[in-house]
Amino acid sequence: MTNSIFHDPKLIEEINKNSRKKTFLKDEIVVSSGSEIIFVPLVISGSIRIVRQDLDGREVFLYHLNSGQTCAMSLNCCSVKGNSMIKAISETESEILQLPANLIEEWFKYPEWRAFINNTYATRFTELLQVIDMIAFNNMDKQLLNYLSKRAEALNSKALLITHQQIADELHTQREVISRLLRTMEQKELVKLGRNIIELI
Amino acid sequence: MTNSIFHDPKLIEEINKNSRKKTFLKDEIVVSSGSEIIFVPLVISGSIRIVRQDLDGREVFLYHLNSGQTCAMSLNCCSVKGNSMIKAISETESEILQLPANLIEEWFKYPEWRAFINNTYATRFTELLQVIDMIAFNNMDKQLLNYLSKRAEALNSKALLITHQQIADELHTQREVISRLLRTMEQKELVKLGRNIIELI
DNA sequence: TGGCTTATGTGACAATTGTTCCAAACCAAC
DNA sequence: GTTGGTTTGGAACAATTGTCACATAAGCCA
Repeated sequence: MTNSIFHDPKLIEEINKNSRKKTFLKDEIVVSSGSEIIFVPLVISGSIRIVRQDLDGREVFLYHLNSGQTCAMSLNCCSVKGNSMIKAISETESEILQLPANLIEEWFKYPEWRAFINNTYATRFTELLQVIDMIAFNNMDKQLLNYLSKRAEALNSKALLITHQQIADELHTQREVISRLLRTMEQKELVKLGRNIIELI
Repeated sequence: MTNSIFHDPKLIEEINKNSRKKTFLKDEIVVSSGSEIIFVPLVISGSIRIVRQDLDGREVFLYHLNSGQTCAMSLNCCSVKGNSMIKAISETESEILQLPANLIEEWFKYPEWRAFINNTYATRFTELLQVIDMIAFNNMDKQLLNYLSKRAEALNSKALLITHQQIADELHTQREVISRLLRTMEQKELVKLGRNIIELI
């Protein structure tokens, strides 16, 4: 499994020896905001949704972590010895390799690991900038469409089982606003609505 | 100069040998958005303002780079071999060490350099999250106050020589909005206004 | 001084989003 | 079927921000 991500046999052995695999169900919380980081999650299969959550519980959707990717926030927390600044939810049933936080730095002796971490930071940095673009430059309708598309992509399905309230929470707005916009989108035939379901067209 | 940031004599020597120091005047552009990254800036003295700028020229203020710090975006661009996604402006007169982009990876053999880069990513990641919090959770009045405070801090002066239009650009809003909010802030005795000047109280 | 440019003030109105409240529809358990 | 909880629809209004048009003021320079 890890040998599809890494190739150095020593690194692979170290990872396999020191980490354990865990399966998360759909919608299960992988990391909750504010919790202490004791492991860094490496996604083997499935998809993890990453959401910023502040101390008051206000949320903003950030991005998804897919197979072969790891969480830059967790790495971040490891070096600052801090707590998680984000919430991670299993979007689909997912297999995750839990890497012990204290070994992350040690493994820097492997060039492949360094490159991987570096690449993780670079990718997520770009994603965060795109989030900033999205919320700074676009109205809620575009943000909503982006959110639905990203989640549909992660699920690999155009049908989202979700309530308007859940969307409103993760986009940090009101349920009525989401309902209004979805109605308009339905009139434009961008989506088909049902109770607990939104189908992208 | 670099030996206040780094301690490994070999690393210091390599940096000094391969980089060159350049002085930027106040308000001079250090890196313009979209330009090819050929060096990574390391701030020796002064302060650099980092602003996101998209293809349409729309801007969002991100944060400042102070003495001893480097630009995570540039590092990012080096590994992705891409162009700059941000604009960097000298907030005060600043001395900058220009590190050749191609050596960044090579220097990873020095643990101190790895730690520095890692720490850079961690710090900027946190800053970007704070930017997201700021624009997602706060109205323009709080954003404006935050912007003025940050710039005053970087300048080490409570008097900002700046027009309403410039603020509006970097906060991605309209001049009239900034004028309105500043007037209200003046009534609340948070600022004192003049032509081309805003004094924080 | 007078004329020009730039910066700011002001009002009116539109668009978007936030907020409140209640009705209607749907679903599940009894 | 009835009851009760959850989800969604819809109206009305407030608050914030966007947009336009134009007035006023301040500084620069011939």
